[in-house]
Amino acid sequence: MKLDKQQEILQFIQNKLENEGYSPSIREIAVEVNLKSTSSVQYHLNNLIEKGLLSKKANQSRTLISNRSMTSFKSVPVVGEIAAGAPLLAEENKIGEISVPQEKFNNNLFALKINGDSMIDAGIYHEDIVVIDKGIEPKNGDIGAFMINETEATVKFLDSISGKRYLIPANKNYENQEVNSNIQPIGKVVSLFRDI
Amino acid sequence: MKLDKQQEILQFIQNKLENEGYSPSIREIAVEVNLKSTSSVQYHLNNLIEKGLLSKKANQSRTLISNRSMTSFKSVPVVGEIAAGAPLLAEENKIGEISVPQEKFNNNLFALKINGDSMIDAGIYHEDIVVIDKGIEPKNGDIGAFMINETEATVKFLDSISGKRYLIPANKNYENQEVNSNIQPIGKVVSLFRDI
DNA sequence: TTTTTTTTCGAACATTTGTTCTAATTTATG
DNA sequence: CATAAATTAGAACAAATGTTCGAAAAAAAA
Repeated sequence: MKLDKQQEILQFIQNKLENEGYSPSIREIAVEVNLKSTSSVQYHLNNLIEKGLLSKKANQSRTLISNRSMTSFKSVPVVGEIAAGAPLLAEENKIGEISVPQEKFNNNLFALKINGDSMIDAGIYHEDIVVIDKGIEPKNGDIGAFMINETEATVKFLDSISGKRYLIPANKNYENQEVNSNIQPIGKVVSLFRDI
Repeated sequence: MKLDKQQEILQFIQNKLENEGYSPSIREIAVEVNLKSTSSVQYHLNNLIEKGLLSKKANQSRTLISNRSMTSFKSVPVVGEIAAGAPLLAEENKIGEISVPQEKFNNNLFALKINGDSMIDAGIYHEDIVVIDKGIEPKNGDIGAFMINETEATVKFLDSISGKRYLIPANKNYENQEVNSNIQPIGKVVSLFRDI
């Protein structure tokens, strides 16, 4: 069965973007999909653009962008042990990066590598990586990240018990910790990643 | 403090790639970093390429690729409910995609959305997404994905008990299930995603 | 300062590449 | 079949772009 020409072109562009990292030229497309004329390719490109499946800059080479997929992931830094004195997101604390879908991405995101099993009953394990949104202050019932004494980051439930606020681990072997001035909220935990 | 010229160029290329989705031209770089000659830019580009920080195709426009970051994530399909009769990875079963670091990527990867709480004691929750490597057959003690009666995919521990092999849930409310011809291994669970 | 190295400039050149227009060809439609 | 619409081709053009070479300028080293 002959594939639709536009589909074929779109597919080729997406593959090229994903595999090579840059857009094909019009003539490269022509060769790939067996069209002898660049204007035939233009014809289809214009259709694809009108359909909103593609975009490009006028008079600029290799600027085709498939509106689907592609740049749909952005990376956020992962921090581990907090180096004494260094700000949480300092380069020296950075141990890697993970990616999040672009729809969910914002500039307040970063990730933290979990150390210990104090949240194991919430399904958060040692060496899991949690993504934290600094733009969302954790509310009662939320899992949040908190800075303790400006030297240690921890992930806990936040909740009120008889009028006082506590950091609450999800593990009976650990104790609640009352929120005081040494404890600063960093943000809300929004997702989790684990290698098994 | 004046930023190193090469650093500045590399930074600009990475930004352009990340934000626009395509590489800048030599002349665009020249304007950005205040160099009057394209050959000055070439000079730095060659240095960056020798250092292995950049690559490009000869005689092709806008084919600069920053070897770090950027294309360092690839996406794998996520499947949810298995449509009756349809192969596991059929388009109709696909409910999305997630990204994995390129180093860990291979063509045997796909992801499965967890339905139910049968693995909750292993920290795998309802609606978590697990990444499965079809190229790795689950061994005793591993968490694997299995196809049951060719219509349902399930994630369980695999282990032997007194000579027989069982699919073992991580939840006391569920029963072990002896492996028979209706149960086919799909692959090993290698990582996990969760939205919180 | 003198010498060497690094960096920048300028200009010219060869290709690559996008664009446009008209006509031929194929495919769908009545 | 006749007509209209969609698709393809061809060619020519203009602009964007990478490349190269020699020399000037700036920075670093001696």
